[in-house]
Amino acid sequence: MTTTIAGLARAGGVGVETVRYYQRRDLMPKPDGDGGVRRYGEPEVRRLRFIRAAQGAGFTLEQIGELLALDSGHDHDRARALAQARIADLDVKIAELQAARASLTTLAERCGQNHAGPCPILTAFET
Amino acid sequence: MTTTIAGLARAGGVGVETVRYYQRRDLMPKPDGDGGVRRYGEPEVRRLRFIRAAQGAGFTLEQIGELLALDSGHDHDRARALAQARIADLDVKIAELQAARASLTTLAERCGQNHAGPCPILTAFET
DNA sequence: GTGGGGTGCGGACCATGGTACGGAGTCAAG
DNA sequence: CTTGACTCCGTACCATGGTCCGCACCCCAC
Repeated sequence: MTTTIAGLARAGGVGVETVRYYQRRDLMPKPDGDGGVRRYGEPEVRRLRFIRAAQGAGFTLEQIGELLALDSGHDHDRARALAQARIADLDVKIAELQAARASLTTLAERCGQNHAGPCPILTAFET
Repeated sequence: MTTTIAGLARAGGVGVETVRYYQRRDLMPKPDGDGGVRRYGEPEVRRLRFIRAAQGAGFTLEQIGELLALDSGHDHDRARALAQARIADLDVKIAELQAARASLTTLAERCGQNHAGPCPILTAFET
């Protein structure tokens, strides 16, 4: 089953304009420029979904471009290095978010009790 | 101990231009406009640190502005609602990042074994 | 009292990741 | 074989969170 850019976009959960943006960024295959309307199939849908998933993993579009270029390539070392660098970043980010969550919980609790007086928002994040 | 904007910026771990940007956004107090050089003290340092911490918690500058407006105010309900909405967002985000981390771990492992052949990067994020 | 570095201020510019728009071409249904 | 929806393409614009620039002014040390 093939489809036009609108169906591809729908399958990937993005807008047509977003697909076209990825094409400009060379993340998705472009129309052939022969004056026709390009049709897309499963490989393109998987590619688009990969882009979204990788974005969710915190890769920038530029890094995703590198990953895609590596795909089907044999540079395992490079691919593993990219993945592990990203994992390290993610561990830092996850720890940050968990610390932030703890601060916010404190804030919410302080606001819950102490129902008179001001909410000490400014101090809620203090170490 | 008071300081000028440069010392304040240093204390907050940001650039002078960033402080000035926050002033424009009404997140930090502005110079009085009387043609003098403003001095800043502990309260401003705490405020600046709060902004950075709240940003780390994923608040936008606009939301932070609302939090700051709430500070010393008595609208506990609003403050708690903001905090809890953010906590819910954080839980989603943390779960996403952990899923992404798992995908990347899979990717790194697949690249580790299977030392011949291509790295199945495109499929690493498949559910 | 005069440098020269820091400050105040407005405005321009940047990167990222889109989103919108206008015009020409395509294509399928009626 | 026309109509109308969709595609292609370039370009412009948007929001966010800064960053840089230039000019005028201030103010502290010499």
